[in-house]
Amino acid sequence: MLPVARICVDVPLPHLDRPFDYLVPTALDAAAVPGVRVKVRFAGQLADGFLLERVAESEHGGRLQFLDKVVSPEPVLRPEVAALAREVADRYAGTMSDVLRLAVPPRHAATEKRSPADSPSAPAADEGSPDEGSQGEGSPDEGSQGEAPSGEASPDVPSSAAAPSAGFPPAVPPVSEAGWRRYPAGVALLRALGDGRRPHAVWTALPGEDWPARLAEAAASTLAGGRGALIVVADARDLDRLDAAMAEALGGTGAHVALSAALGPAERYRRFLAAARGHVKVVIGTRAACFAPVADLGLVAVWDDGDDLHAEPRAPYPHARQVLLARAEQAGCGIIVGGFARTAEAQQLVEAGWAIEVAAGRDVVRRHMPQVVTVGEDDQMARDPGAVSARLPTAAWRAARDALLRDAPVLIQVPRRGYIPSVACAECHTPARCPNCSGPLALPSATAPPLCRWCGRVAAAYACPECRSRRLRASVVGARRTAEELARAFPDTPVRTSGRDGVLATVPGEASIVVSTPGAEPVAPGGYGAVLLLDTWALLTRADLRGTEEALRRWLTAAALCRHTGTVVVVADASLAVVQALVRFDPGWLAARELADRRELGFPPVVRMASLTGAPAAVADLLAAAKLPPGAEVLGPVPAADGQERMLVRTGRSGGRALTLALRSAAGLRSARKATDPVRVQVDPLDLL
DNA sequence: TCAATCCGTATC
DNA sequence: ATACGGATTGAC
Repeated sequence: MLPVARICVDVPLPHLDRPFDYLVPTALDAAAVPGVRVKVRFAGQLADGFLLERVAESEHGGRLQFLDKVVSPEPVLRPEVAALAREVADRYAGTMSDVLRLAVPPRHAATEKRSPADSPSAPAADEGSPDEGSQGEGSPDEGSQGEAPSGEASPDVPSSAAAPSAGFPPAVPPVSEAGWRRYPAGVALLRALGDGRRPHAVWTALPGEDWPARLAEAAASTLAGGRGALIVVADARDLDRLDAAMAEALGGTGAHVALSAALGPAERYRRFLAAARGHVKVVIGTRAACFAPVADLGLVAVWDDGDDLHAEPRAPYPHARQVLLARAEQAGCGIIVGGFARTAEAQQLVEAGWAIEVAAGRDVVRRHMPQVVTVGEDDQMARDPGAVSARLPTAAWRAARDALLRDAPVLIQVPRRGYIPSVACAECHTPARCPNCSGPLALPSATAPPLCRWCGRVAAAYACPECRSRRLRASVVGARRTAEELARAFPDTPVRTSGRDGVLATVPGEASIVVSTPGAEPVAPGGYGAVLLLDTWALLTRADLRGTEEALRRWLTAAALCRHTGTVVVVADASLAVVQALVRFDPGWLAARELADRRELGFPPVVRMASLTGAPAAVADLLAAAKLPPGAEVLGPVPAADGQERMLVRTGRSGGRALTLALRSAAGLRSARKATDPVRVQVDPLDLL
């Protein structure tokens, strides 16, 4: 074979983030194929690496070392995944080695031996569903930028011209299309997948939609057309549901595997190998599965892309949606970005013309949605004779009572405690933003003037842009007690809770009260008779750019579990756009507004932002070394935890790639001259906004 | 004159 | 990072 092997060496230094060439000794010639793990001598030391490719000759002027050893004959890093890792590293100002650590699970030699590569007898099925997901609180976000089909390849809104043509293929539809008929573009989407085309879809699921079944059908259709599929969800509970639906749609076990971080090393590697060896063509999993070795991809999909858990908390902090967008672009395959809600990033894909909207018409939505009623937060508290509670609005109490009388379960969503205190107008509740840079304001103490969390300026003269009021209030969660009181109001009804300590997957379909924190809502067979959304003020005043988007996402996720004959009660000001979006079940409308707002304020995904955190001197040093693209705007510093500080760099979307490359080479310069105090670089993070 | 040490540089 | 080389310094 070709005498030179190009190796991605596992070294943490940014300036060494490129392939190095080695000679292949005769003894290793057969085993040294692209994708295998190797050991090489690097700067005198033995280092791990991946073999990227074999080439005829090296560009390197000096003498080449020999490959030390092929660790395992198993090609665990396909060329297309290597290319994806390279792309993700560039997008997030990180190194390929960092990304590969996320992408390829650690080798488990015993597992590799137990099921030799040449005997595909090993059952590829996943017995036992992926278990408890103990992924921590997701914190960083991601962002994107967008551009209609353009020359420059930007993974945020990939630049290819695509789009499913709604043709009528000769092929007989191999899988049930019934579930997708409610969406005008749904059937065309399935057929495009079956026909080997590359549809780009932003899918807004109908209330009550059995989304795992729909995604399983999309995968089945892709598989029937001879291509593989990859579906990523946010947490273990969603993965369990999808796993069951896949088993049904693909005819039992054996056709797919589920990958999650919660699996042990042996099982995780076993399932990974099943995919790498091509024993299965369909992979489902949580965020790390974005890099799963699925050959001949026809479809990638992400469900509920607004969930924070899709953001990887380890460097370089990639977001599953962005990784899959890049992957779809590189593989030339279809993609579905789905959810009950819609993120600004997904909206951007639609508005750029890169993706088509797969959403039901308004009349169909109305037919399938529960009634949604709003109650002002200070409104009529229940004075009904039967109501023990003095804090529960009458309408909420009535909706719950009616559902229970019909022997249906009632879901009560209450926010979890622990939101960052943020500041809003005391009169009209408009979130307070910095007059200088539009960052969120904070109140350092009860008496101090508001301070911008981005640029650090004191906004002493702040007045609300909506109502001119100068009074501010920090949001306070009054939470949970409301739910307890409600439970007391219905003494004979069983009460269950689902949340941080103890997440319920399902509850029985009979009369009961289920108190849940957002994201932990159990599914009830037949749906809930009523869903109460309480203490919404806490959600709406998060010190977070995505505050309203996140609030709607959480409400819709809960409301989607309500039967269409039931009632959803939201305790919030009906004049707020986010509340209107819930009342109409119209996340696309809110996402469009949200995206327009961000465009105006200069937030991701319309611009690219990088956050640099570290010791003040180190951050300044990195910034000084970075050749920022023209027009880049530097904000800060603002104090961060542990005496560190944080600077933000904002640039237009066309400067995004230049920004990340500049930061990476600046980090390279620093590491080359032994500047050891670390600076954390995050691109489009969610947490600070 | 030689060795111990300090920088600077490259790592296939 | 870590290893090497060439210059620098200090002591015999």
